[in-house]
Amino acid sequence: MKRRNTPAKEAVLNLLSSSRKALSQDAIEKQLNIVINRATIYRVLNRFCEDELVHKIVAEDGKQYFAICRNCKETNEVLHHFHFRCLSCDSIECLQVPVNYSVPKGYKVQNTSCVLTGVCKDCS
Amino acid sequence: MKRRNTPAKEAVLNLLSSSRKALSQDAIEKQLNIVINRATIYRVLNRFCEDELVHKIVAEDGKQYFAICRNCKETNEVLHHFHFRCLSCDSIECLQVPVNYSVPKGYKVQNTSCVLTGVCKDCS
DNA sequence: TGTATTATTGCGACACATTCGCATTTGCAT
DNA sequence: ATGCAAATGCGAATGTGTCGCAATAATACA
Repeated sequence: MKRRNTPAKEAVLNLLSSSRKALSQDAIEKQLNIVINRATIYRVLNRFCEDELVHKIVAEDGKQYFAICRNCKETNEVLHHFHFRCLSCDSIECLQVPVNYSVPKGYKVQNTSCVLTGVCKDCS
Repeated sequence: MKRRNTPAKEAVLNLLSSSRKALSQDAIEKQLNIVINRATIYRVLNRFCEDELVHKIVAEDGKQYFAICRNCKETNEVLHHFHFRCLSCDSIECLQVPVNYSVPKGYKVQNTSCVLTGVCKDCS
């Protein structure tokens, strides 16, 4: 299953790279200047997630948001960082704030999903 | 809008009270020994959330899970606690582990949604 | 106890995000 | 230039959660 370069992949990756925020499929489709099918966008995004170019955040609204991985690979701490969801501008961004926790004996943590909700810097 | 006592409310609340884990509407419907309509279960749960008897957790699968509030009212810290989602037994439980974070200047946090994913005590 | 009020329920339909199957297109190695 | 497999578009399907509306039932009060 070798990956191929396509206009769709390039467009989505460029958009995510230039965005400071995590975007939903919906938002991506609207912001793209070329037309890409909805299902294709999801497939492209999911492939990016597999390749660890992008990570997925599921917010309290149950929707998936996608953000480019910036420091994810280098520092494992930043892979587990807080996300911030702004109720005012309805966006999600990655905070450079690591998630610290200690779990009771017997629990094995493989992943974290931490979203803080409130009003972001731009909106307050 | 005064609340009334009904068999549906009682059954759902009893089930959640006796469960150590957070349950989805689906799971609740299956575990109940009386038949309650899907929409009614959601309405009952949402009313419990309004009344702060129950809190809602949205997991990485985008689904809503509901757990009885045990210490939520007493200690505000425990209102913002970690949740643990077990991939093996597909359950969610509340950990007595507070969420600690510091956000950059300008951000106002109103709520937290933190789910750790992995393998729980019972399954490891 | 009987009655009126209105919260609650069941049902069907709807809204929405995400995925899937399948035929078609297209990138890439040869 | 050609063939293979990855990627796409389309439509349909899935699954979760909500809504409108008519019917039911819990509570207050005469």
